[in-house]
Amino acid sequence: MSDILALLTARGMVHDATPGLAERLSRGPINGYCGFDPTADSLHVGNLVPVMALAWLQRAGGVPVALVGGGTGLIGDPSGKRSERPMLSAETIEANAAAIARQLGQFLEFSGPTAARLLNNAVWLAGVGLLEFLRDTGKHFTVNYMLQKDSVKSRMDSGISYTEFSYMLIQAHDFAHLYRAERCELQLGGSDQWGNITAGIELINRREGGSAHGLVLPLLTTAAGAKFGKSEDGNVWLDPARTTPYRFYQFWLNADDRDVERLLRFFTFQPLEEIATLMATQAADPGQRAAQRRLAEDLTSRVHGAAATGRVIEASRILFGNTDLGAADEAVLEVVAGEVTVMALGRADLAAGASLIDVLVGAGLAASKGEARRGLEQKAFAVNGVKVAAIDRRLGPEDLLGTRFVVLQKGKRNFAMVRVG
RNA sequence: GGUGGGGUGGCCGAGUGGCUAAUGGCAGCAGACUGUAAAUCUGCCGGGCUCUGCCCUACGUAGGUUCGAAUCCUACCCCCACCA
Repeated sequence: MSDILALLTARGMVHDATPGLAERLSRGPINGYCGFDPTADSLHVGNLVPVMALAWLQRAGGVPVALVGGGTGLIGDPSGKRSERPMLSAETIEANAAAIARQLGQFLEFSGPTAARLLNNAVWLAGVGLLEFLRDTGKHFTVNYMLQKDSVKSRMDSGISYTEFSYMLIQAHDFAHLYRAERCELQLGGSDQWGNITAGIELINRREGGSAHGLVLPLLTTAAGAKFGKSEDGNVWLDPARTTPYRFYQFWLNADDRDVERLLRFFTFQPLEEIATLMATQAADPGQRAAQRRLAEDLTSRVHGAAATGRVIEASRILFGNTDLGAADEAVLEVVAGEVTVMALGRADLAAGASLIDVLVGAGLAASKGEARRGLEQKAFAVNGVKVAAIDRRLGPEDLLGTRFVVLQKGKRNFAMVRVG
């Protein structure tokens, strides 16, 4: 079995690692941890890189520890942030941590000999007294050392509070704690975590007399130069209440050709040879987007399950295939309705003639009436697949497909439905 | 505490009394082309309406001067630099 460093390197997932790591891995699997910020009640696809790294670590024979920052979330990590962060209440963080834990279970194995561990640093941080902390942890760092860190340096002009300045010490304290309590010798993180990770290694070295290692993952950006993981509606979340399975699937399906191979290596467990084969198919006929389909299906089924994925693929096929919506039967429309935003409309309201502008806003395809109006002027909207030319278009019973649905579309790939009754 | 600089739309950043819902860039949306891709070109991009126009809201906060203020005055809040 290859070691974690070799595995991740082969997949292009290593941005940097501490020098001693390779040597340490030659002596056997390693336990490692990665911290997750509890600032939201769900992970988003950007968080998936370290999650996958932990999953690989487990496959390489180590125990993965997912650390939810219930304690550190109260402080706020300055890394990669240009301004001071709002502080969250303890209750919010606790609820968020619980939600994130459930999602991690889709990627990590929580049973068996290398069962994943899920810990919340609030458990041990809450009990640490200020004097104790300053004496046992603070004593091992000079301010000079701390000021050298990019996370601090980059904030010297815009300002950084003492609270955030202290953050790296808390994270170092966490690492030292896990080193002792869980025999965690490795910390994984995004490349912006390098400073915090090395501070932890430093502390373990000085206080525990031990040796620990760090590995940081690259920051993902798209070929188009944008931050990875954003869609038109902001972050792409794992929580179906925030990002529907349909949108989740569509996000991956719409991946840029130039990014898709990298995304397969990062976000799926597919062997590199299979990815190479897939990419050859892709190159032969890019229009089929075999690679994107595979990527989208793989991720969607892991996160939302096989049943949901099947429905989403079916809905996508109906909406983007050459299916004549007018000929589609009610059962098919029901499938689509399960995946896109549906606006309920009374039958009497429809009979009276509903303003399309109001319906578009109600169905979420336009943020405001003005936006709906402008979109109509630009021929951006379609009803049942037919572009709307009239700005004052109204919906009536004659627009129904079957007995109760109207399909609304903005642009090529944004769909919503009206359900009557 | 002192001195100086600064707080403008999702972000960056112009604008120093009317021509400013506010130049420009980024991000976003749409149209054309295509493959539900990229690149490119074009249009849109605070909200509402009875929409070639009208009405709200907006330039840190609260007042004031003025026919008229993002632009001037006062107080307050916040940020930065240097000094103490």
